[in-house]
Amino acid sequence: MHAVTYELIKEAKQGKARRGRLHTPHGTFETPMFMPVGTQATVKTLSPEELYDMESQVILANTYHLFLRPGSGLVKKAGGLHKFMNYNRGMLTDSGGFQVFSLGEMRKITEEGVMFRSHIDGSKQFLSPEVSVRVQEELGADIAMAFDECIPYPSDFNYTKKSTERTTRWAERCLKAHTRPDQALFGIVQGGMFPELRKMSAESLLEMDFAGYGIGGLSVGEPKPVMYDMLDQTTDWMDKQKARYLMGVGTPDCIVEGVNLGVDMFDCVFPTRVARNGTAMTARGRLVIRNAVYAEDFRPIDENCSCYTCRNFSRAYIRHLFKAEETFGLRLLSIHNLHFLLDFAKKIRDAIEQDRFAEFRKEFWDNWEEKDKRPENLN
RNA sequence: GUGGGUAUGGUGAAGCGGUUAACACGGCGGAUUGUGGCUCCGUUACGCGCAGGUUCAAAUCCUGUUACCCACC
Repeated sequence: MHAVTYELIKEAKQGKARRGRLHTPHGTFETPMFMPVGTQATVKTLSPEELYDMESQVILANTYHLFLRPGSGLVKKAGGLHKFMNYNRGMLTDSGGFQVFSLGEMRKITEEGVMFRSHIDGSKQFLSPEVSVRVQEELGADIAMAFDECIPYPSDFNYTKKSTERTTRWAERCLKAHTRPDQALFGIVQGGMFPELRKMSAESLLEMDFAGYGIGGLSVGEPKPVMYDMLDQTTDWMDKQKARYLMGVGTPDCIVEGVNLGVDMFDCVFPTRVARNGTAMTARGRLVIRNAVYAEDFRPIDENCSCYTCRNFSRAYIRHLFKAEETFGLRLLSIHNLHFLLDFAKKIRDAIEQDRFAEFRKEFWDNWEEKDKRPENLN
């Protein structure tokens, strides 16, 4: 029995959307879900209480960053990540694989693992399936992710195949190294933009009996239709009784389409990152709060939003905070954006429950301003 | 009052006779998808205090004028 299990509650009549529950050592959570990102053991600018208020469920932390600073040994001494950062709901740690490949200037990939230089002090570091699992066990999140290579886009077939096969071997080693009974381990499907490699990756990982599965290597620069196609090809080969987590994806349009293709979990830095750059998310699209048109706009970001920010502050005020570089602005927009996405996921869950997800999806695209991203199969 | 100096966009300033007046900040847009509050991209002076003059050519040279700064009475 895995420490984290997925309970399938309901499937949509058309499309592959599904309503489920994730049972974890820190509670049961509703899917489809959006998971706020708290890379360095904090969702930037927000307190745990503020996250609870917006009904945040599972949040992410990052192995690469915490491994380099403050070190997993210290977190272990503190009593684990939950205690260390005082967040008592679900938690997931990324394996560090992605960062090694995206942040690492000099890195050397071998069968054994990856040698790389720390972005903090330039020191030489080594991460492998065994090291990543050990670090993640010390961090102690409910869900740990297998150490994988996120293949850049574009990559040719031969490299993708070689890398995907290695990621599969690394997955096996992660499973073998994993010992903590109160923590689940998720495998990660790779395969780049090649359907047959996606299938190969999914099938071989399926045999290993992970608690759930991440879908990696998507949203790395490929066109949206390609991503949706790959996602479609990937979920077809996955176990219906286990959670599917589309890694690093989390704009509203991608979430709707991801859910429609059978995804249960999403995470993304997008809402919190763009918040810090002055962009608010709405059901229509982005609202760049620092634009001059909002200088004297005393309405809230969204009239219909119930978040703390929208209940109390105007666009003009938030714009002023950004212009004056006051940190409260970062917080207000982070609160709004996270609230928006968590609420968005809730609306999706309700729609699936009430058998109207197809309608929800259609309505979403009718309101969405980026019409060019509209999928073709939306009758 | 006398002598000297400086006047270039929102700001700090380059340019010292000859391509479309550098560069930085700011402003205005945009990007941002397993997080560096980072970063990246585009745009932003039909004009060089004002008025004349010299020259094929003037922000650059000359004259006058105005403002400010420094020194001395």
